[in-house]
Amino acid sequence: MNLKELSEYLGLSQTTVSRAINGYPEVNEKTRARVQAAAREHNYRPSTVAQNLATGKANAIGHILPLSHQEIVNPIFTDFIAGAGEVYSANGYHMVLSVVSDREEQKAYRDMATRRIVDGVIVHGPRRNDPRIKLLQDIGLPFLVHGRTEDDNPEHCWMDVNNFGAFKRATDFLLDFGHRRIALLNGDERMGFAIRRRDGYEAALRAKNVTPDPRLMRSSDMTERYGYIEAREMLSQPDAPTAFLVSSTIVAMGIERYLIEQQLELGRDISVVTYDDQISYLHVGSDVPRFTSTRSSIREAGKRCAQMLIEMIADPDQIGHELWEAELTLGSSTGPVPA
Amino acid sequence: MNLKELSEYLGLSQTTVSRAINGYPEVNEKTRARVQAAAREHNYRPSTVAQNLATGKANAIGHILPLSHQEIVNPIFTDFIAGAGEVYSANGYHMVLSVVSDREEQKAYRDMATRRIVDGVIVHGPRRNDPRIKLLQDIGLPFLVHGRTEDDNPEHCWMDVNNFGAFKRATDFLLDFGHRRIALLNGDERMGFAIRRRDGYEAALRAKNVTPDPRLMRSSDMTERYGYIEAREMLSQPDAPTAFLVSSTIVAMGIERYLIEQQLELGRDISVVTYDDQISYLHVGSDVPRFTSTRSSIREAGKRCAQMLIEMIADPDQIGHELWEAELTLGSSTGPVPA
DNA sequence: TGAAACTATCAAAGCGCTTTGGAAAATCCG
DNA sequence: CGGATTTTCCAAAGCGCTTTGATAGTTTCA
Repeated sequence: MNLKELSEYLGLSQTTVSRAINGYPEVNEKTRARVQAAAREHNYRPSTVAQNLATGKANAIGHILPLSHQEIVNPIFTDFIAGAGEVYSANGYHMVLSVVSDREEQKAYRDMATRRIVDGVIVHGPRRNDPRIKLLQDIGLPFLVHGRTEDDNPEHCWMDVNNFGAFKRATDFLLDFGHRRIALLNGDERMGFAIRRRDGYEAALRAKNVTPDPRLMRSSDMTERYGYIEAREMLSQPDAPTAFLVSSTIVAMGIERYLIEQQLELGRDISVVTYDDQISYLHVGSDVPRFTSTRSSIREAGKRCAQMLIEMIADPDQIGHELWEAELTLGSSTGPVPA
Repeated sequence: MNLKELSEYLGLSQTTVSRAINGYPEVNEKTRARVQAAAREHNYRPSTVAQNLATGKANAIGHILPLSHQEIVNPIFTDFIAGAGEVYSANGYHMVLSVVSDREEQKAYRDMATRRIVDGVIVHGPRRNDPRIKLLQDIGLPFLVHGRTEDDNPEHCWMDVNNFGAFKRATDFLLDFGHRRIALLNGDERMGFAIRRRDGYEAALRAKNVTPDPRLMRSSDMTERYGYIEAREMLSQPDAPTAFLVSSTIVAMGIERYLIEQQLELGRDISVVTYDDQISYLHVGSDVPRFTSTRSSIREAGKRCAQMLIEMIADPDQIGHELWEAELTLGSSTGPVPA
């Protein structure tokens, strides 16, 4: 059943039926009721494709997931998507996801723009000097960046967590406990967020006159194995760290595995503070959190980003910026430096 | 730049330009070359929306992710999506993802169909008596089910892993090592795959005259904590299991954590066989696998499902079925039952 | 050489909506 | 009561493509 058929059935023009359905005022409430009843009865739903063509709006937001052949899919992505997707559904948008090899990423953005299949995109995981931003500005596709590049306060729409502050705070916390040899297992430092985290860590150390030691700093993809291996390596060296500051729960789990194996007690022999994205499937159940962490929900971030982008599309002048603070949550993984 | 402008610029009709671009034979190769050059030069790309309307094809596949408020997002989903997405991109399709609360799931499918925004959908994680299948058949939207319901060989298009066989084989493997008290930490047994896994496990036991013991069988969402807690509980009881058969690597990691904590050695004191979906971010690096497992790549499954559905859309008579065998991979987590 | 068979191109209809610019019909008001 | 408003509805144009049916222009071949 399409508009034409429905309007013929009702003995009305397509105009009136369309307006009745879309809530325009210039239609008699009685007719509107009649139209709506008939629409429901015949299970009529306007073709989005036709609407898109007529209005020039796609009612869709794009996300691009670049992937080199066997690269890992960041689990953060899933939770972010879940949050954003909820908001899209609630606002009549849908999400278009494009998975492309990383060298075709730019092409993917260009495609989304020229083919008009989305009204805007969300840019994930901005890197240093990220070319995507200029590209999107050039082609004039509305976008929101989740995270930031080197620029602390860019012009375009963005939403970020205060990674600098979170890591500074976490480092301070460990310093207050007397720790001086604090290792940093950071994420991939080509990414904006990781750079800021390191800056926060170093700033806290310097403020207490502790010189950052490159031997205690690592940068890598965040996997369980990474945590295990670096813990093993760092802890077998002279002048080993007494605490670890790590970028994700999954890495902290790797450290923990090594500690248990060595019969070292987490929170007494070695302290660990992690950054917790509150990825849903790592946290089911609700006992005392194992790890002390700075945390911020990635799913909530997804929701907020979606909301902001939708608002910006509705009113292009409204380019929002939002910086969220992560909260410090005490777990049992931290304690004073052993005597 | 749109078709009309481009054709005016070239002094050709829209028909000819359209045909030249879409590779129809009834156009002079010389003109075609000229058209293609001009298209490239002006960065012309047909509007998919207009194409969709004209052809009635959406060139998109839908995925629906149902989510109750704080429910976990299955990490498997991410990898599946990544695989499928690759295939879509390669075939000129894009993916439409709809995240909805689980009670709105049916509505979401209906919407996708009536609004014509996708040419087909992939149904994830079918449950016992899953109503989605009938719904999709009724509304006539092409679909492929990843997994199966109770029916072993349904009419519609599906792709599944031989979960029965995989768990039977894994159980046999443990039985051959002399284990008789084998615990099963299964996934949520409302799901088709989990039911089959349990059937495989029980079949293997019965074939060796071992009576399945309900006290050794659990069903739950697959989390690290689940593994840890069940290991702790089962191993502190009299007549404890000597081996665990578990539904996912993340659960096995939980068991391992408990074992290390108790100074029990994995593969000597307690054996563990897991089912490994080869989720990318749990497996970076390439040393000897920690866990003995039956494995099958969820990402490859995503690719294959996408391929099959695309083929079916092109030729609706071709409704494929495919059952993959999981391979048994030896790790260091299994050994003979301790004397 | 002229009819038959291609080739290369085009005009126009159609896909299912929205929206503009009226135009009747109903209502208001001095 | 009659002109000015307001309300309610409609015809038709348009969104940017594809595709059908037709038409010149070229070849082919008996």
